[in-house]
Amino acid sequence: MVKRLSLGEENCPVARALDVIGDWWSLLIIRDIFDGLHRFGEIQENLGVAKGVLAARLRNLSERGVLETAPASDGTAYSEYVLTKKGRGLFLVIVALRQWGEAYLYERGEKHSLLVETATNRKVAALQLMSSDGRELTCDKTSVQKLAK
Amino acid sequence: MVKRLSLGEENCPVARALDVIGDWWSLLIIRDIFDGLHRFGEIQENLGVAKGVLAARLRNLSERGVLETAPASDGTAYSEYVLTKKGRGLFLVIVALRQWGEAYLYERGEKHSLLVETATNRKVAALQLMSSDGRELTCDKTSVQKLAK
DNA sequence: TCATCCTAGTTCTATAATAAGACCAGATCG
DNA sequence: CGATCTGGTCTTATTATAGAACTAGGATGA
Repeated sequence: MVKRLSLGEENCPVARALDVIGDWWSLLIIRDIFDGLHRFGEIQENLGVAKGVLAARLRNLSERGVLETAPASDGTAYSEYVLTKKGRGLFLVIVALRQWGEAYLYERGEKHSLLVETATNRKVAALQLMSSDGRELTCDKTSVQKLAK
Repeated sequence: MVKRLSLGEENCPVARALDVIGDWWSLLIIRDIFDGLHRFGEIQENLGVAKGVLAARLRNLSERGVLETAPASDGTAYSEYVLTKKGRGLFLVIVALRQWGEAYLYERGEKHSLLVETATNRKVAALQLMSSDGRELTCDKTSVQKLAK
């Protein structure tokens, strides 16, 4: 590939975000950690990803501060991967992807997993974009202003 | 790579979504179209992506119903790329990525573009996850239920 | 304690994807 | 009608990935 282009210097936050987690596996790894998988082997088995690729991804995500290693919670000498605050900030990205997938990528009647509020076991609401004063916005009511702040 | 693994059959909506738009360029292309770039040349120049890669991505996104070609709005015989309803559904994914990028990937004082409500020119509000009855939820109050409905 | 299994990787090789640029046909412009 | 623009395709060098084999150190159990 002659070295994949880097987007880390862009002044578009979307490009920078994708520079960190926009590759083929990172968001799935992060989803798995949100879902309670913390050990290398658990994630590797769940995703079916090559171990070398998983090791490289985990290393990259650690270096970039999305996740970190911690001593295993089961008392053994192994370590496990947990999300940092920055990593937990990706929750809404994953929720948005999930809701888009649910809406457009399943046939009627086809089963899929569901994100629920743990306490009530009820499905969460659809994400909505709001204006600064609380009105609902659609994509055609917004625009991107270059180089602000 | 011995053929990249496909995630299209997964029953996790996040995985299916990433199967469609989880590669290195698709979301940036879609962002560009949201930002008003509709012609091949505009997108190619803005992203700096190889033309062959862009052509392949546009073809793939068309086949999957995320975007489609339409006659050029400037009257010439060329065509342009526009988002379908399914494609416009990705707006919140891009907003979520943008807000994460803004929050975690810029130094204090570093400039970046801004998403505003066009009519008022005011910054949009941060996305929030809500329960079915309108309470704010954080990631630790939710869980994924396998194989529902 | 020692043999064995498990865990979390690293290393290796083939094949696929990408970047970069040359090339090209048809549309457009002057 | 000649020059240039548009929207690609094709080619090549290089990188990334999948898949499998290998390994070192920890855990397990007899």
